[in-house]
Amino acid sequence: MSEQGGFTASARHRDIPEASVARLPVYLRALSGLADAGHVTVSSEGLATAAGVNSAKVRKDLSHLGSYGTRGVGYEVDELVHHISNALGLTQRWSVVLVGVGNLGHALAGYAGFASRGFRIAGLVDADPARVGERVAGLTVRSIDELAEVVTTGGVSIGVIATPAGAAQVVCDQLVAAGVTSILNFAPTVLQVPDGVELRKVDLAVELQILSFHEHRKSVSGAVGA
Amino acid sequence: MSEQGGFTASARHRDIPEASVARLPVYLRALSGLADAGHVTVSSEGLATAAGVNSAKVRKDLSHLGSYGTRGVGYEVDELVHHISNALGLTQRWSVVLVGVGNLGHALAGYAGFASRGFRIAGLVDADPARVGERVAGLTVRSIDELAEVVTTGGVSIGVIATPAGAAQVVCDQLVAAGVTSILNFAPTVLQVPDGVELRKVDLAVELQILSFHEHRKSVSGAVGA
DNA sequence: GCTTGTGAAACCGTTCACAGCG
DNA sequence: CGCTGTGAACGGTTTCACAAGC
Repeated sequence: MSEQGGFTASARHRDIPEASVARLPVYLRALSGLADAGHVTVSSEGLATAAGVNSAKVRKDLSHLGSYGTRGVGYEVDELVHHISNALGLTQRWSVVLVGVGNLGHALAGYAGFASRGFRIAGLVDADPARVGERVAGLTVRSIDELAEVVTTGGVSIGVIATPAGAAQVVCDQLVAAGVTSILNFAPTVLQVPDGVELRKVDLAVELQILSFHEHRKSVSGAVGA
Repeated sequence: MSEQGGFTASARHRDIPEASVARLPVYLRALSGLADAGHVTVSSEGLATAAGVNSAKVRKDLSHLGSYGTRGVGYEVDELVHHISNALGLTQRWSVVLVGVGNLGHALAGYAGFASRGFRIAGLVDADPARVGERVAGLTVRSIDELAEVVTTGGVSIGVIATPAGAAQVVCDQLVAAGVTSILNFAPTVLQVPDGVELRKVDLAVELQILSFHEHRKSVSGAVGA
């Protein structure tokens, strides 16, 4: 396939800036809403409003996927959904293992958007022997000792950690050792991963503390002036 | 005191860049760990490692709070915790109302870090009459109709939305109308808020789709070269 | 000598504004 | 004429590199 041949379309993926990538899922959701409301096409302005951003951002973001708009008209909703899904790799079904089936783990396992967006829960595992065997969201909880097996036989590439903080790093290491290359961490702790493993985190306490900062700032400046 | 006296310390708050603010809670957590491990002082390098960032970032971030380090030595752990807590407004106890007591709401209500970090759940409310009256995490679930009262009498400034997507915007509007000025949204939908209301969101589907992008990218480029 | 605190440089992301095109 | 796609300007963030100071 010569030096640059054979991946005209795929090659684009490499150049989408991280900030744009983070917004594409939001556009996807906004587009679902627009499609349900019967819209066939949408302008950057319309999509921007639905997604809670501004239209320049939408156009810049979409330009990274290619030129799929029509000047004077806008974007075709269905087509755009297709191109964004492509860019995000949502045309294939990714398998996920969820570690930690406590309160939060239960909630995550039961989350409908999991399956509806093309993610398959390949397994639920927990370190607590009392929980092993329990049925959650149609699956049987397995022992943490079987983690590697679940990952291998389930073709798992994404791990979700919903354990207590103290167990998270060990679990993380086990996931990486088993071959998982993307991890979503809900445990309130900082995790270390080797290069090449994508790590994202969701942290209630951090979010609340950021909001606290803004409340505090308002109350300080509000007490004086404007 | 003197020319601009009265808020020598507090005035700093206004100038902390958003990116720094988002990292301060992470430093706080890392510092707890270091304190538990018996460290009295820590260098920017040590804190950086514990927090998963680099040391230049730590120094820049901390410099926004003031000059609390000792050259040649580092920062005193306790003192730093104190200054960061101050900057984040964690010296006062913020009251939170949690709307939506489904699977996720249960998990959030039960989250220990809620209380331990100085946040008080002033009330749990739900729209489902079947859930009203239920005891969750030591609190009685109240009707959504009582939201405004909970906010007012509880001195609530932060609202957490854990409802289904369809209900989130209505709940959000009610929170804002009741006087809440910071909102943390767990519902998988884009919310609109007026200026002056701080909105943050946590979205499992978005996080998974971002990870999907990176997995996809790896599998595409991995198939060809390096 | 070792580490902070910080200007300066490099980088990235956002916004502007308009040429290009349906 | 309206809206996309995009260079160019701008602002914020990260990184560099070193002078200042314990």
